[in-house]
Amino acid sequence: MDQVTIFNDYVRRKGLKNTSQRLTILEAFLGSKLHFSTEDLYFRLRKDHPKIGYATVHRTLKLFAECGIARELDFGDGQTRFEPLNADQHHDHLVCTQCGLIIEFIEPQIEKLQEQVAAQYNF
Amino acid sequence: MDQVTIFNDYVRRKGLKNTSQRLTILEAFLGSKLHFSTEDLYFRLRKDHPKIGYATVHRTLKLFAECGIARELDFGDGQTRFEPLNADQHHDHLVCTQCGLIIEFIEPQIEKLQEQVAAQYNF
DNA sequence: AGCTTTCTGATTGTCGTTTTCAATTTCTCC
DNA sequence: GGAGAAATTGAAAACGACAATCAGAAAGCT
Repeated sequence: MDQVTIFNDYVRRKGLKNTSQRLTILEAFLGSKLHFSTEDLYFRLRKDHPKIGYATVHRTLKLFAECGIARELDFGDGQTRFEPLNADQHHDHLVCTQCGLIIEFIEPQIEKLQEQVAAQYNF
Repeated sequence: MDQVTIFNDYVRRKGLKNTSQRLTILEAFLGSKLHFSTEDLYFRLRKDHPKIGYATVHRTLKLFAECGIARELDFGDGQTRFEPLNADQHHDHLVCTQCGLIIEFIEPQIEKLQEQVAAQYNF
């Protein structure tokens, strides 16, 4: 099931409405590089869709996170970032505290250890 | 070398000044439980030292982090927390996303893996 | 189409953090 | 012991990201 379908289902199930803005934002979102902030996406959208407001972008990204097609990321730089969430593998992030560079990596062992520790404390 | 000495050395080296407020805050800081916010410490100090301002507590905690006797923690709840940093073992945190409960744990394997991955990317 | 509900976008509010600035304190050097 | 330069303080204001508000617009059911 692709992300558009997931979103549409969610919208229907919750009694929300399908607006052109949401569609526009969804498209831009799916075509995004990873780790963008609300502001990033807002400014990118402004080029072709100058009428879409910041608040709408913000609310829509929250909506994406709610329905499971986006993940909210907090790298501690005071900005919440988002990334499209595919059903495929989970990955972690490595954030350079000097320059802010962000690297993705996949480390199943860390995954496993996290789960072990969590289980140990009944999380 | 204890934390007081580290702090004094840092102050001297940077040409900063030793004020009574900083000493007071340092004492309260060292006697602290883990994971407190600026606000927490500020209100605790207010009982015995009502003259010390929030800004001073904030600046002093930043100073502690700078000189290495404190660590800044970001659990993603919109508040920066601090903890005294001993020279002893490193530990990680497990934050319950439901209730906010924070658990500390030590997991040398995660440590090791983090370092491996970091090395791989020249961090 | 009509009507109810949700959505939009500009603006305002909120909250933790950071900066400002005049007054005060510290520290060095006579 | 001061005098003077430099750092510090504390109250208040500024800041920035996020969230809420609200009147007008749009969506979608019947």
